[in-house]
Amino acid sequence: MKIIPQIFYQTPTLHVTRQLLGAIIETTIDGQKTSGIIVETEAYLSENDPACHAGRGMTKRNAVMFNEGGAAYIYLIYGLHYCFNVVTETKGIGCAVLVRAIEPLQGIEIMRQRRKTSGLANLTNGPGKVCQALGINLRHNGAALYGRSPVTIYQGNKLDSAKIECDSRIGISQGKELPYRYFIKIEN
DNA sequence: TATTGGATCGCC
DNA sequence: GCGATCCAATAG
Repeated sequence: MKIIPQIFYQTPTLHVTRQLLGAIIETTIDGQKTSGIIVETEAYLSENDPACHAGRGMTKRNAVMFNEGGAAYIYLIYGLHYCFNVVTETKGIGCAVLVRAIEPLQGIEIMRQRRKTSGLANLTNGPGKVCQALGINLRHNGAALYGRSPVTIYQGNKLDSAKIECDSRIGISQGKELPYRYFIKIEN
């Protein structure tokens, strides 16, 4: 498998959001390898996007959003869940892509243990669940995704563009009308 | 300085 | 529908 190079993350954010569908995210934590295919993403833009953390300047929490594209931006939401994002654009911009859901590939038993569930359907179908299953936490904030790192993203198989849908984002109160959520359509 | 709401999840 | 309970924006 080929690691996605850093230059990819510096292409326009909505392009990255769309192109990350089908890519493979893999973590190696305490010698345990887990991975999955990215099936749902959301863009958060620095311009004209009231839901973006970076929209009103840098804080301690969002500082890595202003790094060069290709870094992991991880934050704690509601005091108890982590969200995993990929930083995009060039240094100082402040855009990112949230990974909302993956389809489990490797290490499914490890993911079940981390998630404390025996199910498969509810293993990685939400941003907090993805982080818990992959073992991602604040230690990985700022990590490079294109090199030797506990979190790496690989190119996936090419997707049929007819299978990709786009609509409004989930769980936000501002910027609801923006069509920045991309996902792979479920087959009948 | 105190309060409120948030890119969520699991259980009631 | 509600509670868990950290971070940061607002004075709700």
